[in-house]
Amino acid sequence: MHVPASTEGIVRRRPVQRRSQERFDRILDACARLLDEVGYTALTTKEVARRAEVPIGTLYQFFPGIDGLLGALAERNLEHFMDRLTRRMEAERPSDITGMVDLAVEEYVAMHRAVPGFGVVDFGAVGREDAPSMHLLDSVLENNAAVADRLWALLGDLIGGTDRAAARISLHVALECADAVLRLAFRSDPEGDPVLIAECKRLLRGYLSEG
Amino acid sequence: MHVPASTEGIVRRRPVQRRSQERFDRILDACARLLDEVGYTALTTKEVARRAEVPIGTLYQFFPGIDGLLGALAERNLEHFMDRLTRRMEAERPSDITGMVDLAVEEYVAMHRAVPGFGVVDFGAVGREDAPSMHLLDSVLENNAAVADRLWALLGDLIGGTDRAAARISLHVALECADAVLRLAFRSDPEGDPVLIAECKRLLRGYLSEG
DNA sequence: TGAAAAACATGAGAATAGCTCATGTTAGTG
DNA sequence: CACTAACATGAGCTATTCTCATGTTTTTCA
Repeated sequence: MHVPASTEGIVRRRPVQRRSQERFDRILDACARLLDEVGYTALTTKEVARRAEVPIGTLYQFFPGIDGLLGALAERNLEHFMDRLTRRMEAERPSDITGMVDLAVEEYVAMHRAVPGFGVVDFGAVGREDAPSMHLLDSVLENNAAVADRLWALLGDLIGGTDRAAARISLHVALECADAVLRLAFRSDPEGDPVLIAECKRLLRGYLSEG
Repeated sequence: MHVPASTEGIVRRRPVQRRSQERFDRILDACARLLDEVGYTALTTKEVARRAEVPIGTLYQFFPGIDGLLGALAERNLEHFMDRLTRRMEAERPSDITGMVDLAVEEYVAMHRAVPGFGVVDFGAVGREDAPSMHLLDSVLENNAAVADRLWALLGDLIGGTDRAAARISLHVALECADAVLRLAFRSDPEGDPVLIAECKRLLRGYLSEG
C-alpha cells in the first residue's frame, strides 16, 4: 500500500508504446466479452489470448494472471463510469440528492446494458479474494472504496449533515447497496428490472437524505 | 426448475449412509476452511480432497465440481442461518421491524465470526456465474432469492403496508443490501466494523418501515 | 547517427488442475 | 445367503496456468 495502485499490483507492466497499448486493450475487451459468454468460472487465459489474437506470453507480459486481468477490467470500468458520470453531472448540475441519485443510477444502468462484462465484474471484487492471507491483489479488494473516493470528490458536498466523516461513510454504504440491488435488477431481467431500479433509487434517496 | 433444488443440480449424489454423510460434511468443512485461507481463485478440488482426507474420486462422487461444491456450502450456510434465526425469533418474538432487523443482523454477524468460509460465500452466488449461457448451476444463482423466500415465510407479516407483493420485494432488496453492507463491514474489520454494522441496521430500519 | 538500453514479442513446455471411469468393496434387503 | 444399490479408489487423460530463454523493435542520448 506504499505505492499508488496505478503503478503496481494489478498489472505487471503497463504498456508504453502504442502497439502494445492496443494489445493491452484488446486483451481486456476479449476478457469482457468472454466473461459475458461463459461466466467467471469457465474463463481461461488461453481463450482470452486467442480471442484477443495475441500469444499467451503477451497476456502474461501485462497481467499476472486471471485475477489481475479481472482487476484491470474492473479498474477500466470504473474510469469509464466516472468519466460518464462526471460529464453528466457537469451538464445537468443536479442540486439535490434526488437528482444526483437518479443520475448515478441511470449511468450505472446504462453501463450495465452497454459494456460487455460489466454485469459480472462491475467495479471489482469478483472473486471476492478477501481472504485473510491476501497474498496478492491488495488493490482490487478495496475497489468499491476507490469508487466511493471518486464519488465523494465528485458529489460529497451534496450529501447532508454537518458530520463529514459520517457523510463519507454513508456514501460508501449507499454505493455498496446500489451495486447489490442493481446487480439483482439485472439478474432477474437482462435489461434491468424497472421495479427494482426504481426501488434502488427510493432506497438511496431515503438513506442519503435522512443523514 | 421442474424438480426441487434439493434433489438435483447442486450435488451429484446425496449420501444416504452414515459413513458417506460424514465424508460429505468433511469435504464441505475442508472447502470452507480452505476458502478462508487461500480465497476463491486459489481453491482447488485436489487440495480440498486432501484436507478432507478423502480421495479425489470421492469428492466427485458427490459434487459436480468446484461450482457445485461452493453451491452446496452456501446451501448449508443458509440452513444453518435459518435454523439459528428461527430459534431466536421464537425465543424473543420481536414485535416491530427494529427488533427484527437487529436480530437478523446480529445472527448474520455471529455467523460471519464463527463459520469458516462464510465471509466468502455466505449464501451463494460466489462466482456470480449469471452469464447468459448459464450452462450449469441454475439453482445457486438465485440463492439470495431463496433466502428471501425463507425470510418471507418467517417474518413477512411483520413488514409493513397493504401491498404484500411490494413488501416481498422490499424484503429481497433489504436482504441484498444487508449482505453487501455487512460484507463491507467484515472487509474493513475482521471482527466486523461496528460503525458499519450499526449503519446497516439504520438503513434497513428506515427502508423497511417507510414501506 | 549509431550504439546501448528499454520495451516488446513469442510459443514450447514444465507444473499442475479438473475430472473420469473401470474396478473393487461395503451395506441394506427379501 | 444371494442380490442390489450405495460407496470407495486412484491412475491417468485432457486442459490450464504460467515461465522463460531467445529474438525483435523502439527509444534514448552521447
